[in-house]
Amino acid sequence: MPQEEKTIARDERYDAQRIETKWSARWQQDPSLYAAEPNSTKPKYYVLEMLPYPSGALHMGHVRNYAIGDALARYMWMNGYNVLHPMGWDSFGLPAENAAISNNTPPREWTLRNIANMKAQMKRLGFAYDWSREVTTCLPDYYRWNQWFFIKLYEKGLAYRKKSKVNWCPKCATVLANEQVVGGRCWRHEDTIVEQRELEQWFLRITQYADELLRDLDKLSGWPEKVRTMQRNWIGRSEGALIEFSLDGPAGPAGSKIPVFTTRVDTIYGATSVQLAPEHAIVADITAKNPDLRAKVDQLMAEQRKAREAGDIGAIEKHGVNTGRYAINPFNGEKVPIWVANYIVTDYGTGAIMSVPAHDERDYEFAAKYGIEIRLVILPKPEDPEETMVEPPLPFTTLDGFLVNSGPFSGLSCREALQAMAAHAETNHFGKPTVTFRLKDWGISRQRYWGTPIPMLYCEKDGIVPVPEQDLPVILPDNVDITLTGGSPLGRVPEFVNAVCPRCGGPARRETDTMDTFVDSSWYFYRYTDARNDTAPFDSKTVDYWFPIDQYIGGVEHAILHLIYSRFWTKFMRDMGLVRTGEPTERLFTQGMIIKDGAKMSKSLGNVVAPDEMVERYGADSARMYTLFATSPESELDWQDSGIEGIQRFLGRVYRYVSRNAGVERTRSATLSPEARQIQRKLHQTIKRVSDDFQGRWHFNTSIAAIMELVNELYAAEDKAGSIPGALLADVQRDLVLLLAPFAPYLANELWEMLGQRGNLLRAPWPNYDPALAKEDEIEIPVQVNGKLRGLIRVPAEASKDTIRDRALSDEKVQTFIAGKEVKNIIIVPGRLVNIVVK
RNA sequence: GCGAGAGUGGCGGAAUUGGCAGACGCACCAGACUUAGGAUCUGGCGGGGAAACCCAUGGGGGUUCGAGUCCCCCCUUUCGCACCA
Repeated sequence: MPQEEKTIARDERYDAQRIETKWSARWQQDPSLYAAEPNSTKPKYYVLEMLPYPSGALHMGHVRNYAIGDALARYMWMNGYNVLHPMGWDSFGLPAENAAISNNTPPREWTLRNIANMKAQMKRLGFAYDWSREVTTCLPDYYRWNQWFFIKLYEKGLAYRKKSKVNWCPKCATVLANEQVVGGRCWRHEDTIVEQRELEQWFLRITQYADELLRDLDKLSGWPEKVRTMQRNWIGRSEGALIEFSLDGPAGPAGSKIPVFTTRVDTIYGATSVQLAPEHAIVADITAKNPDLRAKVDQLMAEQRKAREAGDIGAIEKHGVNTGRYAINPFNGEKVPIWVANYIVTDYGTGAIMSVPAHDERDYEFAAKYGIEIRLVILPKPEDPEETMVEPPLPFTTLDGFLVNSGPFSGLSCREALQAMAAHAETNHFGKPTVTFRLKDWGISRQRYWGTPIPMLYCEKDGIVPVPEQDLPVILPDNVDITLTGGSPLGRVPEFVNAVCPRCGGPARRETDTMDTFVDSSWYFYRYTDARNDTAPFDSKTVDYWFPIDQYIGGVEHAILHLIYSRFWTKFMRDMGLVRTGEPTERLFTQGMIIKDGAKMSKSLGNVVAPDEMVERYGADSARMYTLFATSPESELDWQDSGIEGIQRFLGRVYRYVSRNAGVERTRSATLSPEARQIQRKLHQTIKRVSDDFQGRWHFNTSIAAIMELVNELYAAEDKAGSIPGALLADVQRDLVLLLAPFAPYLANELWEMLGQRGNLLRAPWPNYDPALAKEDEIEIPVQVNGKLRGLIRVPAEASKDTIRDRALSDEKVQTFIAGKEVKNIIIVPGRLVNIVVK
């Protein structure tokens, strides 16, 4: 009956589109399917993926990120947890304004349209999000709490306004935070050199938490070491002393004090010059009446700028100019020359150093070049009048040494001297012990339109006045003329700018800068716990239940930016009494990038893989599963279209196997045939491997490989039909579907239904494995002679060492290799191998 | 320059504690089924060799009965930091 055969064949075809559109429609109808339970007695689990910027469409990196989180969320649901798995939109930011300029679409419209599109994509991909908690940062019900927090920060003295040199990206036409400058360039525009501008800006005092941000990194054992190291370096704490040298001769407006920061105050008797950054205020004074010197300093700055543009800041040769002026070392009253040097950075320490050529590599290099005196003040051993001093090779930079030629401090060890000399400076009022950080306060003012308005007013009479809480939110107006020149667009909206001072009732001017979008993402994951609250950013009790985040997943590119800001925000909220924990995230996972043809996917290279296209061609299950199968989640993924085809083939095999055997009766049989026993064993081994991967290292590529092995064995056993009792077959099919559920939810649900199972697959219990059933009855053990494989023996799994030895020695093949030789030793690793050592 | 990671077939990658290197998948080859196949199923697939075997985890050395895995040196590469005083 060929006709009938053909019909069966068609039914057995795996039609991803049919299955996925069917289930997608069903899931839309039940929004509670993935909702976290409000009053649950189950243990909680908060799994979070970094929220996307709504750029227009998802890219494969998103799919990978969310596929990891979704698999975990589904696994935790199946293990009986109350899972919170939310999603939202980091929807303020520049691209919306650029789109407004280039296609005349209002930022709001452009952004909301993108969100609708990307949300539909996420739903089509089958990600299990609790959409009732969706957070959209560009809407007033969210950003009003940014404003509320800002005022709290202001009240606590943690938000302040100051005029300073700031980073300016000409392409963004706005200021950038230090964290947004990467190698002297804009984080969004790799080809754009960041300029320095003098502007008055709002800053958040993140440095107040510098010590704690650093210290608590040690507690974050669930974070990748790499990220912790990056944050440590970024915070850059160093202990040392601040010492005031004084300017010899006439002083200008900058005064006569030159404070220097040093970590090696013990070497100060070896200071033979003071080096200033070209931008140092004293330099301006000294060069004011000296055009020649001014020109040379300007040239230094020009060189620095050029080097920065070339991208090799650290590699440029050291240059300097002798100013002809002198500074006085407060320890010994000595006059040392003042130089201006290109290797002194303005914004670290005080922008000035004492130069000790004998004991610092950079100072040595500089002094050698310009013939500045090199004076030895540290020796490897204490000075001994009986012995002639042996000079160490210079520069001698170790801290394991002893002072010489250092006045009353000679003879002390370096470590003793550090303490003593800093204390000495303090008692004599020319210095003190100091801790310096590389971390600077977070400049959050942006001269852009599409962001949270900073809720501040400027009154001629009362000065800076925060907007009263009951007047929040300060609504971002629509219909604003957006241009990249002429400063903050909001400044051109009189209805927005002109306000009334809440203190005196007189006229006031509204702040027209908006907040950095990293403010939005600094606390959004708290909002998810209580997303519709309109009287507070969130309810603290609810946060207490859900926090900390059990697992946070995202790209490593946020290792500094978002992940340090949000830690700061959490600490601030804790000090406000809003939250209990000082760290938001227990465990952090940073997934690898996706590349294709050896390069990062980019439009200019034309190697972009669009998720929509993959879903259309292969189905969402295949697209998602491929991102998990190609490599381990933390590794870089090399995209290959043929790889996703392989996954589609595999899902087709699963589909055919289950649909072909869906109706089998649950016949029991007292004893299993060896073939059936083997299938049962493989099943339990597979459950173990997949479960272990979820609980341990998250190598889903090996989990999926294990499931593939199981399916391969099922196919191989099909030829021997009838040997597997129906009850076992039914168990195997059910567990196979359960194992697949976190990775290919559409197919899993379809098969779940096909098997006649009722209820939500997400709440079906994850299968258990029985170690006894996973065990082999009889195992094959390799027999080595002198470390080389010479034979294989079959022994019972529980065989004793004696049995194994006897078997190995009597093996025919092995005997040919040991014949006539003296057996020196036999190493037996039960269950693993035998190694016979012969002479 | 400093710090961290990586280097395994034609390709993506397995090998959790040192114990049969190359699981799983792709590509390729052969066969089966078919009017047909870009569907499906079965088999093969690191290199050399007829075979027994030999060689092989970037290169060189070492420890060990036994090393992809541990130690030392070198090479390549990715990422981070880049004069931080």
